[in-house]
Amino acid sequence: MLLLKDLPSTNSLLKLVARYPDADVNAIQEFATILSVTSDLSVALDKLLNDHGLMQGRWWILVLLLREDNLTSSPSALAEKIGVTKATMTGFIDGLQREGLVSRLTHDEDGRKLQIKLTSLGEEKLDEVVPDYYRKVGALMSVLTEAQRATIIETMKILGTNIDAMK
Amino acid sequence: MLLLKDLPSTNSLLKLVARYPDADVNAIQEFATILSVTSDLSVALDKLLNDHGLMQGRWWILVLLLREDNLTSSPSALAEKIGVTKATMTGFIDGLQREGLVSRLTHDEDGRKLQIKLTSLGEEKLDEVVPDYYRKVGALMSVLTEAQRATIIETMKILGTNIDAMK
DNA sequence: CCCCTATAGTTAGGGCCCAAACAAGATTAT
DNA sequence: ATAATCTTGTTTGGGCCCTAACTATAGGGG
Repeated sequence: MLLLKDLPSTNSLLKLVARYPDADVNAIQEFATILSVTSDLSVALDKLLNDHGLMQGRWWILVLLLREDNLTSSPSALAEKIGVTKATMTGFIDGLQREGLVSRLTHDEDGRKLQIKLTSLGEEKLDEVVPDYYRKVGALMSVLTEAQRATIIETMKILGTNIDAMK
Repeated sequence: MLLLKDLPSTNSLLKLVARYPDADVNAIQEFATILSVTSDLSVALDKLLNDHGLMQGRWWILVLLLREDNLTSSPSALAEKIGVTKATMTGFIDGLQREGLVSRLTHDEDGRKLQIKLTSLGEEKLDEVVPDYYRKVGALMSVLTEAQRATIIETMKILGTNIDAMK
């Protein structure tokens, strides 16, 4: 996603307001703060996964496959759930297959479809990474009180349902 | 950043807990929600910028340059502030220069350094995009009350200062 | 049966982003 | 003054992610 380590100071924002008078300085600063913090969260997650030789795209595929009854799903379904295009999913599966974490199986009834199956090596990888992931996410969130956690989720969901306001 | 349109249902999380008993299900679900919503925010910002032929990396460079007194900064300083590597910055500047929005000037005293300067075309581009950006970010944030805005920022900052908990 | 359309997956080409290796100029130590 | 070191910026090669165009299979209507 993005970045911006150096959040705009109020002073430099005032300069921008002088140039663009209609700006809601607080809103901009708040928006930038949210993006900046979550960018850092995403980077921290990347590091965690990287320690296990994974990256976010590949990670979510493994987790989704583990949820399936027979550890199997289709590229299209995975792409839909993760929110990437089918083309991107092809690349992810290429990488996972290269490392032996998933396998491509043909579909018996529909010649167009593939079945992506978590291999036993993939299961082992999850058994290695998931506890670490759970422990660290738990540690992160534990710095917030129950009330703070409930409130931030509620507020984020409100923001999420109003993203159309940016269109 | 990442994705995950299809947030883990509590049911499928229970299956994970059966496999990994120590997991804090709430923490995981909350973490995923935060990442998911901000991913959507980032996508919305991408769209906004894309309407003006920009992308996030290039956008922040222009904004940072506008803040400078003489509309000038160095690649290293820009990379530092935005939070990308110098190599990435080289690519960004290549693109912006190709489009005539910034120019590379040599540094008088230090032969290693460059001065990246916002061109008049770059200023015109900002005058076109910034008001739109401000208006839409303002519209997004306006769906929250003052109290909600204050609280989410405070909570985000707490999370941000405790990212080391994930290490 | 054949054509038309829809769906599943891949390929090609581009921008984003990084780490590692590099070139050139500046600084410091001896 | 010269060698070692640091800093600045670029290049190279890789994974991520998209859109557009493509291939192959499936399904429906004539």
